[in-house]
Amino acid sequence: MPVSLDDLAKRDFLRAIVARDVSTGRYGGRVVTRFPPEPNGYLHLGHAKAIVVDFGIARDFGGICYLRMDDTNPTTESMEFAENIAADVRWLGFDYGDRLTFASDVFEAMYRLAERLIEKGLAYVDECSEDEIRQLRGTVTEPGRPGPWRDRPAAESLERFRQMRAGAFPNGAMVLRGRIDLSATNMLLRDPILYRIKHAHHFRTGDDWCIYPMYDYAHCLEDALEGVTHSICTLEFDNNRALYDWVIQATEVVPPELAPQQYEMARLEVEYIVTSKRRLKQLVDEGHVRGWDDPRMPTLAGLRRRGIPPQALVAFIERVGIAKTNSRVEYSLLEHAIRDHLNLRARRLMGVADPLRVVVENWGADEVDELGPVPWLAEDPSLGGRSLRFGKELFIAREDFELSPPPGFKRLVPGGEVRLLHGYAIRHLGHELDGQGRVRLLRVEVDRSTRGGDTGRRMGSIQWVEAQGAVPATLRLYDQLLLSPTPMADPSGRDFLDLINPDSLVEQAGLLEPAAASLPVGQAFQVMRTGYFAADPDSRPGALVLNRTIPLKDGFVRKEEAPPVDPVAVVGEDERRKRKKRPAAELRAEARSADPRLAAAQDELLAAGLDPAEADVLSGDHEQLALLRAIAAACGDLPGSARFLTNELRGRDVQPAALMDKAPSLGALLTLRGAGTLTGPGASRVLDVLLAEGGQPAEIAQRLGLSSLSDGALRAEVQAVLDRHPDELSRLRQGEQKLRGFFMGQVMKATRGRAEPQLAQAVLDELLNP
RNA sequence: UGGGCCGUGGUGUAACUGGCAACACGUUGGGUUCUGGCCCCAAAGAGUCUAGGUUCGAUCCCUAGCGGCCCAGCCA
Repeated sequence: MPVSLDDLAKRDFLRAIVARDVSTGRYGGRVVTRFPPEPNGYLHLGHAKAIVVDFGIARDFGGICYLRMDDTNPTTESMEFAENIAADVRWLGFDYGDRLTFASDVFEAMYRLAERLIEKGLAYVDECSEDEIRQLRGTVTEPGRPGPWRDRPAAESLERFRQMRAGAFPNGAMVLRGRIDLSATNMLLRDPILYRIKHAHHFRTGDDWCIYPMYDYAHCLEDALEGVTHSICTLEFDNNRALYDWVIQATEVVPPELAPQQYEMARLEVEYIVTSKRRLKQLVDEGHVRGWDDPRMPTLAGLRRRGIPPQALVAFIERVGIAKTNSRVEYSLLEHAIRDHLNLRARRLMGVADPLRVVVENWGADEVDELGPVPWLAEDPSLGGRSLRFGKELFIAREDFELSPPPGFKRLVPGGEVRLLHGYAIRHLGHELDGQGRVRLLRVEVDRSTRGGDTGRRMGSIQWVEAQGAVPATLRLYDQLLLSPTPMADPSGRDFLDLINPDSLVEQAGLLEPAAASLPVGQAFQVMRTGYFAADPDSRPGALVLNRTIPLKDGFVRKEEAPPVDPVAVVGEDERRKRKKRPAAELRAEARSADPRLAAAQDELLAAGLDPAEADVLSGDHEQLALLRAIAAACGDLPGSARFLTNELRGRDVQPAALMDKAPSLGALLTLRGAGTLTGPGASRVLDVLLAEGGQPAEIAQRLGLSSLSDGALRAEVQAVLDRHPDELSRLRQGEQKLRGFFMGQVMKATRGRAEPQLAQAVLDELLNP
């Protein structure tokens, strides 16, 4: 059964918007999104969120999503990048079908629209230098100034633009600019550059073009031309939205009702992870990692090589959610998603890192025991199993034997006993040390009655491999590449390169059970009690290389364990200059000092006994003041009107000027309320209707049936509410006082504005405490 | 010294039209166990950035303040 629009709308604010548009028939009910990477690098975890959101929303609403390469800057882009990106998207599990497109597909259309813009006088060719343009643009606090080319004739601009396209000028000689507003507070609207000259070879269009569109001009047109309806990007593009809308409207590329709409969401940031193309490139170029697909890299290629299943990434992203708050997710949530996915499906096998030789004293030198079959995954027998080989010489993990065990240690200790998983219980008889005092060999005896690991009593369990059939493997154990949860802004002030973990990759020799050699490649598996692993492409026959995707959670807490992270000194507190917004209060004060009539009004309101805050707000401009006077005139209650205006009307997002003709009705409403004819909530309902449709308050009240409830009727309603919620009632009687509000709410809802709150409260109290 | 966006447990996201501040991760304790994993049970942890206001009732509406992020590329 498909999920309803309502359910979809509850998932996040973007789906709420799309659901609303679908249900109101906007765009004819179509939903078209796009994931628009620039093919100049590798996709990373941050992109994964965009993919999940863009493709996910299209899928949920039965729409489509384009994979569109935003290839508007030929100097940095390549087909190789584009192909890798497409492969990464597919790997994540999203099917773009035949909807792989390129911005360069529509270069011609964009060019023609630019000519139209020039003809309409909305764009011009500016021959200022880059520096001059910067100078003339002004700053965030000073407006820009027009340059000498801004008002040149359209025909001249058009001719120049055509010459630009024809290759008549060198790079940087001139640009095409939109003519918008040089004094706009939004810097992007100060005559943005639309086209620049770039004599460069483009990986798709070759040398067809020597002018290329800028992002702000190109992106919205690509969207519009593809029929995109909802164009989702990250928060920092918020300022660009005005320009996005301007270009679409100015070029008339599509009729207004088909204009795509841009929405912004927070980008995904995760502790210990940097997602910045520049920084990642730096890590690769300077040799801090072994390449873009190094398993320590947050690139999709790296995560894939590490063995992280794409479904886990998707689950992680869905768990994080979508909002507009800049945030940083804990690394543990990512880890949880990975373990959660792998736990249900990864085959278990046995292997030991840093092997320690074990000789079974009471076992024949040539005696071999085939154990099993042991299921690959106890929870899923359909996966089948394999047999294990037991012999005189074994290996266990060095960490599973302790000469001086910490309290609570459940593995092998001198004289102690432990279970070899699916094998036998063994007892420590003795051990040999090497020159450095390190254990080099263990002597044990088996308890033959415990074959198959069935010991009949509880004891610690460890994994093991039999020496003859053991498969050697190189284990690559990974840890955080960067040591700070906020590598780009570490409190210590250190640069992220100084935060690189020297132990982010540790290689260990390991031994695996024989069946490991025949495991399908690319198969994620768990080495029991150790972690999840996946074979690395570096593997050769007979020389297995395994990446540890993630260790298992370790519930064992050693008592002597100290906090591992050194507390980094907090230095260099940013001497941050504080920028204050121009307060609205200041503007009102200014208005009053410039206009004596407003000042007089404020005095008048104060004299009438208004709250000073209200008097201030209401005397800031004439429109509001006029409305106040009109309402007060209609009902004869100035303070009441003031309160009503500040608290009811301002909350409903209406313009004072638009309300002037309704002032008499509003006054009448206040009168009804004052006389007790209408209850507070009833008045509120009338107000809603009044604002939406107009009309006379008394008539509306009558139509809505808002006559006040009689005492008896109210009592009956309250009793009915109590009867309807026996569970809550008993909880309340047991002392959950907050349920008073719940019952009050139910009563108010049931009476739909016909009950006076104080009265209802009194009745409720009475019935609750007889 | 302009404009825009955003402030809810340690973290991330919810909370219908103003009506029991919820879910997940994490943490702690316990249980179970042939993986110190998984699973099960329980607990602690925010009164919603602050201060006022409206209201029977405010995370939600109003006012003021505080804090964070983005914008002055011929990058996207």
